[in-house]
Amino acid sequence: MNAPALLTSTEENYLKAVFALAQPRIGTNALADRVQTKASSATDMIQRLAEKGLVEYERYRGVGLTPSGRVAAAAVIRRHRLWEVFLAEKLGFGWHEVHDLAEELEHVQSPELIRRLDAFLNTPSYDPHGDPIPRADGTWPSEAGIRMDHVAVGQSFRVAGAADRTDELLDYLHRVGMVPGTEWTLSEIVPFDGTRTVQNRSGRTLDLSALAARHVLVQPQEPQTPNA
Amino acid sequence: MNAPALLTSTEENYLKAVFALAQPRIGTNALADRVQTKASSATDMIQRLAEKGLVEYERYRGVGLTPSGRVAAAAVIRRHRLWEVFLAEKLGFGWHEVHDLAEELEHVQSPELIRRLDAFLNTPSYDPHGDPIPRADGTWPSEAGIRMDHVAVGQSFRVAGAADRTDELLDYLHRVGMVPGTEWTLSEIVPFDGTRTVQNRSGRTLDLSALAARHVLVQPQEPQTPNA
DNA sequence: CTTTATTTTTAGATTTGTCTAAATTTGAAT
DNA sequence: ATTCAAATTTAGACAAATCTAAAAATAAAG
Repeated sequence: MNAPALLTSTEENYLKAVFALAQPRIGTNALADRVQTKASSATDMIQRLAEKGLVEYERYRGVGLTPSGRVAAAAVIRRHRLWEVFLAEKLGFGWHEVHDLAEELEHVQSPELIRRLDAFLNTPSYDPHGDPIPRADGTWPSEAGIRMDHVAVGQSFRVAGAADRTDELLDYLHRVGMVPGTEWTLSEIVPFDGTRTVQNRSGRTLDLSALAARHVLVQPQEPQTPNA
Repeated sequence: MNAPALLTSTEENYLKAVFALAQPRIGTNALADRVQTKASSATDMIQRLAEKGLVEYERYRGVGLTPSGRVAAAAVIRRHRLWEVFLAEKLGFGWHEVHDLAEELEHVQSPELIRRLDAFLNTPSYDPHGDPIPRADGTWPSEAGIRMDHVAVGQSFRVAGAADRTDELLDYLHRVGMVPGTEWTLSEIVPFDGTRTVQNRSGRTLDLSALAARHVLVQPQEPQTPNA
């Protein structure tokens, strides 16, 4: 559990890029593209990160993350996505505007800041784009659920959970009966405001605002009878 | 109105230091001390800033801000102090913990971010330390008022204003009659929770929480009869 | 008005991260 | 197997910000 030496912003950006692209390895050119630099610069940085034990690297063969590199990348992504939630939910930025700002804020180094920001935001599991936010211990929320506002009309789904644990949201979902395990079919998306109309098997109909739909995580079901 | 070229974090830190220490000029050693570096480094930086027209500099004679340097410094200080308010009021950091974090956050470059942060915080005029926050146009709130929680027992004062414009605060102050222009004498500070007991000339007594006292700006009056 | 001490500046080197241009390795095609 | 193109790495240089050590200017003391 040796505290990982502090990384520079640039090192963190390269780590994020390797994390995003390596399956399980990524070439120097593709990496350089991602971080907006030249292949020669990427080579230099890869070698630095390899010396620190964060990536495994074989000359001319590409680069991938080591276990400790994966932990470090998750920490950066956690910071990035928590700031995105803050920018969108508290400051009212649109979901398309938050990425670049979070890119800068994510490099502020303070575990306590992130701990408190997380609590202030009610420990969200997903960012405004619906991407999962790594937990403080480095584990990831299951990606099994997709946001309900990504479900297409006609599609059936089972409720998997909520994207955060605001009391207001959980109370509301409980009151209308949209709780984990229940199954629904999306019958309409109101064009004007994105309101979702859903029905359960016994015919009960329910309207859910676009805002609420964004915070409900669901698992899509087979369109027709699964086993017939 | 040429948009001032973007400054590096380091340049901004030097500017802040010159602003804080120059009256009207500051020596190289003192400046180097303030930004935790050596005199030779400070000399280099001073020359860069002089070329950009932000400081006026004469070799061996010290350095001071130009008008445009003062504007740039105010912008940095504005960002710094707004983040301090955020950290203290929204994330619950103690007033002594916020400075170092704000030191990092202040360098995130985005006028829109600061605009929205300012609105989110209800356009505060003073930071958690009671220092004035420069306005978006670069002007400064009057420093005439001090925070009421800095007034000593027995001292009389006239209410000058509120440190921010939250509706809740203004409503409350209006309801209890603690409005700008009224005069009071502080008769007690409850040791347990810092509650202030104040009285006006007609003998009316009022208790004000430490939190509220921190948001009221006052001008101390002469202890006894001003002209007798 | 010298001498000395302090302050400030210059000179040259270092680190991080970048670049261009040249050299090397890989792998694909004939 | 050889050739050729693409990908990758090295070599050398540069800008920002810093340092140490040496030189220069100022200020203070006798």
